[in-house]
Amino acid sequence: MSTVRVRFAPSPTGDLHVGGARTALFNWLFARHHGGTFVLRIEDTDAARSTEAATQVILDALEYLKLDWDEGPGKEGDFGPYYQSRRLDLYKKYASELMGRGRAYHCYCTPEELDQRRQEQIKAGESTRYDGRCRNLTAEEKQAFAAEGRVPVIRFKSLEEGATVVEDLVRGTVTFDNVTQVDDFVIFKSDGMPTYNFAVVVDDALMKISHVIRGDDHLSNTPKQIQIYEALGFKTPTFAHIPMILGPDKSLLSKRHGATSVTQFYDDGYLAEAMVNYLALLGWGYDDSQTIFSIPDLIAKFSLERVSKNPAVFDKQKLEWMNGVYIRELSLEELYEVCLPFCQKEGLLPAEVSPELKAYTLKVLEQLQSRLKLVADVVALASYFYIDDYEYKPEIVQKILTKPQTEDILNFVHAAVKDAAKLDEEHLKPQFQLGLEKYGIKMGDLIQPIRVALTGTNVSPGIYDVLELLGKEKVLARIERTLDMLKKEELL
RNA sequence: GCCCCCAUCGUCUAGUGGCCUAGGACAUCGCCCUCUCACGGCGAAGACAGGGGUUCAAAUCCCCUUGGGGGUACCA
Repeated sequence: MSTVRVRFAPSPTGDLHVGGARTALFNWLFARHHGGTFVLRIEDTDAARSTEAATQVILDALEYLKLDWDEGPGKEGDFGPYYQSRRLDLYKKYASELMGRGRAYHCYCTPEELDQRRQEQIKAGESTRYDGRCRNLTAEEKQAFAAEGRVPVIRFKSLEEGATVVEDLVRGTVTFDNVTQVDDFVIFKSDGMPTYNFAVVVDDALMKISHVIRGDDHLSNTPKQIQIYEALGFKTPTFAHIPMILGPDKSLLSKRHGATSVTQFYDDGYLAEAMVNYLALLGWGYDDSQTIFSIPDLIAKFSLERVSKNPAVFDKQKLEWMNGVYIRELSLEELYEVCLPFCQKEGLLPAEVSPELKAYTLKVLEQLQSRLKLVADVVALASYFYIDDYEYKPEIVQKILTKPQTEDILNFVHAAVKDAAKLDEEHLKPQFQLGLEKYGIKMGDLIQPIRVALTGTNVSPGIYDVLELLGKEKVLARIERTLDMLKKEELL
């Protein structure tokens, strides 16, 4: 019987970032490994930046990655609501409890005043912290401030001595000096909303979260939160701060490094299994020889003990390679299913695919499978199998179809194909070999022109496979079309 | 400025005092396969940031320096 309860708590201010996805994944893996509960909580207390659309984007992204939550939006449990914006009463209740216990107070300092004092502290070489001047305001002083039109915030009265220790599952013991590192931070903003550091504690405590697994960037905030837990008499959860994900230049991964949103990866045709496998390896490793992990395997082997301490650079090339690995593992039927939307979107396949067309597509995909890195690549690689007025790549035509014997070779192949009983290697190769002797060329000199004639480019599956798939009628027509084009362009 | 975290090939990492002349994967390069491109196979190159300790023995423990990252908000 497990009491593991973890949560992923994104704030809906934009797309789900791969860093967030990795955090969600580690939480999910930890929960699944221990047979615990994975909670999804939406941290939308920043009314100015949070949107409902962004929430949906995050939900969709998690669904794509198949990270299902046990409690959260659409899955009400015993600890809801799961949107912070709907938990205001709770935050107010605990804030006033803190006030009652003398552990919180109203502060009337303005942002400008605060900022000025901060600058002075920096100049003096001190650590920046609230100086506590509103700690013991009299009723008269408060009234005077209110009369000036100042709207107070609520600050937490932090400990004035000692140290706060974070016992972290991946970092070990981290000690923070209370005097210089934990100041009287704001727990309720003047707009009546709680701050992150306060809401997160109330929520995690009330939702009975046992392990807080989150990004390294939260480590510095942890002592503040621990003091809240203790002031409120809550049991502190176990913490695990996982390393950040960086861009190639070692700075925090962000949009300027290219695609970073999960939605973008989905649109580019990354398989969920590949994304999950790759993300799992960013900051976690099992042993020296394994890089490909199925999801059940990941669940079985994942542990926080093996989470790395150092930040990881996001290597898109490795992700692409891995995606290729997963594409190659797909059955043809599965490959067809994932490729279908991309082909339909680009007009290669109609909304309703006939059984004949599907059978043809299955054969095309069989040839393309080892050549795909992204599912989206299928459109570019398969187009000439579906489009008869494919374009010729000028530089390729120039390079391959302008040799003196081109016309003869194409005519020769045209004749050979026309007479062939079947367009496969067995029937065609002997014929082609005759051409080799006749023109004094090598197989490549014969095949490359055919390839360009049939596909418009110099890269394709094996030529006999292309010939067979296209069929006699199209092959003949395409050779004729190419000859016409060459004459028209005066390249012969 | 102050505080915290981190430090093995270009990248992700294995390594928890002797098994390390440091292993794997991606990327790179070469060869093989071959009609092109992939796939696949074989091989090469490539790292313990620097300096002090501790120890018979250090990539592994301690300290300093350097470098990188994060926090320091009425953002989360």
